[in-house]
Amino acid sequence: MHGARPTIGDVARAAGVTKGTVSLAYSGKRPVAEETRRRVFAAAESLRWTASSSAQALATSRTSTIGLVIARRPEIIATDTFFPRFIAGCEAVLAEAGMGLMLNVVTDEDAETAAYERYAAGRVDGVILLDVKQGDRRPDLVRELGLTAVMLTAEAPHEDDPVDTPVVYTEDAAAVGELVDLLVGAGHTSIAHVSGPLRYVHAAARRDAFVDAMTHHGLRPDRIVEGDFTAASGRDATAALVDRADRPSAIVYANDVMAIAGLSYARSSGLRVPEDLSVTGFDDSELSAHLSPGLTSVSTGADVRGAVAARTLLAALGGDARRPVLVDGTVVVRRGSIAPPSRH
Amino acid sequence: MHGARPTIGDVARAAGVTKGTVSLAYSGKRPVAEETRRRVFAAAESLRWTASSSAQALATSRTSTIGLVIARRPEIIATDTFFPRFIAGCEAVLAEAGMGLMLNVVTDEDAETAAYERYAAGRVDGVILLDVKQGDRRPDLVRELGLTAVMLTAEAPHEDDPVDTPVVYTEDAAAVGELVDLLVGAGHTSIAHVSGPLRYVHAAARRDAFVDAMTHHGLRPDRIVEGDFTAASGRDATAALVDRADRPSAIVYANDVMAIAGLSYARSSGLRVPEDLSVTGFDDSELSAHLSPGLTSVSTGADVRGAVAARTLLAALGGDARRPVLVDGTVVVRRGSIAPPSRH
DNA sequence: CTGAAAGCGCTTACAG
DNA sequence: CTGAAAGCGCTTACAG
Repeated sequence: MHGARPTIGDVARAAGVTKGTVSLAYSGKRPVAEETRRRVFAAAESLRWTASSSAQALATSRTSTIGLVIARRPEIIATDTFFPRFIAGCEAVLAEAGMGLMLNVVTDEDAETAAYERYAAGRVDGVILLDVKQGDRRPDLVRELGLTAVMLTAEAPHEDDPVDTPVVYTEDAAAVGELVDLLVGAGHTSIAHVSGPLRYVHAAARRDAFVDAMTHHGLRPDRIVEGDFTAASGRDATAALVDRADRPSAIVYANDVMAIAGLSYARSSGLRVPEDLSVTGFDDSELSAHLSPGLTSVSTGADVRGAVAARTLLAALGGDARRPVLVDGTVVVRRGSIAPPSRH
Repeated sequence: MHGARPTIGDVARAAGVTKGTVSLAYSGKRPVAEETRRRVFAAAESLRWTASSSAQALATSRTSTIGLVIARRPEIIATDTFFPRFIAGCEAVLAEAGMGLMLNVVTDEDAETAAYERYAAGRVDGVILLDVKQGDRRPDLVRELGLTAVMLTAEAPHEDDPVDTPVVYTEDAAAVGELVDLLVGAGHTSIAHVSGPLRYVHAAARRDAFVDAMTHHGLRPDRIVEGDFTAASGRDATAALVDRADRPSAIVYANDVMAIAGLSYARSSGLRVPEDLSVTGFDDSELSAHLSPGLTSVSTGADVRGAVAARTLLAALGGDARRPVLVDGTVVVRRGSIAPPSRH
């Protein structure tokens, strides 16, 4: 059973046709007589043949796989529920299209570049760019390497951005605005923000949205602490914000994990949540929905974004370059972590 | 810059040698004169050549990539911090060996089988089998397909298991025993267990270990609720256990997420943690370390397991079939979620 | 130590 | 609609 896998030649011989005909019967790129088609399929099935993907890749210079490199520290990847959900979403559309997903987790920039270079050596047809940074050089890099790419961002591309790589985006700003509205509506005036690493455009976009929303309400958006999406940073940022006389009455966190850690810290230092401190998260992890009280958060459809990104990339590979596509699943999920501020 | 990637022929021509020599210079499989070696490298560098992996794959019938299929519902993948940490660990050793990782996320068994079949069509050289189930058919399947495999389990293989696929295992039983010891030592006698899905051998192993440890202490291990690793199931199981007169004074959860959700539920229903209810988790997520109080859990070195699994698979691919290898990083991490039981 | 050539398993013009 | 053959870009015996 091992060893000698059947080749297209074996199938051709068994079916009494040439290799070309077998190929055509499977690809459908040219008509094949119904009768011989049947013979070919029967032969292939009885030999349990499936085309060798390396041979196909060499002949077509298409690998039928796309690449994804994640450049974050393992703790963060483990902590952030975005990645697995995003990947699951990709997979759903890739599997359907018979494509594979090659994944690379890297920790420094050299390794990142190396990963893309390996990709370009005929390992993948295209890539999805996540965690876009200010002045990100990856769009240029992948273009130079001849890889088609799509990138995921958290705001609509600016008119003047000369983005020649397709963009899939969410509008996080609106959701952050809604969160602030909710808080202000409940009576809060002293609201802080714990952001993600501001070198990421999505983290900066959420921070900017926070500033805008506060300003819009005539409030001072001057309490912003930069976190890094880990629980540790959420706790530390919360401590910095809350262990002082003029503590805020509400905190808007840039992700759920930081919010949960912060909430836990606040409680342990004697504050009631939400009575003394209201909190909101971002990205709506499963845990947040099953805490008591639940964490008000914003669901950004990580899986949907994965699916759309994959679909957009497939289209781009097919030569169909699209205008930026908006993923419209961003919605605020209200749970019990907001209350009117207590006097203190 | 696009289009015509240089081939080994271009390099050979530029260096004034044959393609065979270029190949040999890079692979080192046969000696090449220092002088011509230099010429070859110089030519390759100036042409920015790297070997096409599909051509290499076809010529050697080695793809230099390994496959991993994860067969869980997306919510669970997103919730469980094991997978990303495991993958990061794999990556570290794969990258070093110039290998790639192909990932598939599937939701039903047909898709799972299909994924392995695609793998076998020359997409990967070997696979890592996770989440082994009782009577798991994947070892047979992959063997039939001619894929080398290694599988990850949570207990030493039995003598009589005719395992011809290499095994990498942890000894979760000892850690569970330690947890129970800790609880019993603190004075608990009424201890419950919220398990993972018992069709998984790792979940069953933890459950069995719980039963054994309780029995060892002369306690009745009769309160076991089966969860599914999600926060939702952790909360529901906790409710079932705690909303009654004879509630346990401590709960041993099979993972951290269930423990955190359970803890939160218990608190919201008026119990103090740990004073009224002690809890322990499993797998030591980053969040658990930064909660207040922290969650006592067991670190099982997901990343180390990933690294060891990858290394073992590479060895197996090299023809080096090993005896089962124990990953010895399982250690109980004591934090503040255990206290002596309060009278009630 | 190096060259010339066959072969890996497909796809795709080119004829008919 | 189908056959015969070249080609994709490597590696690896086989000679020398």
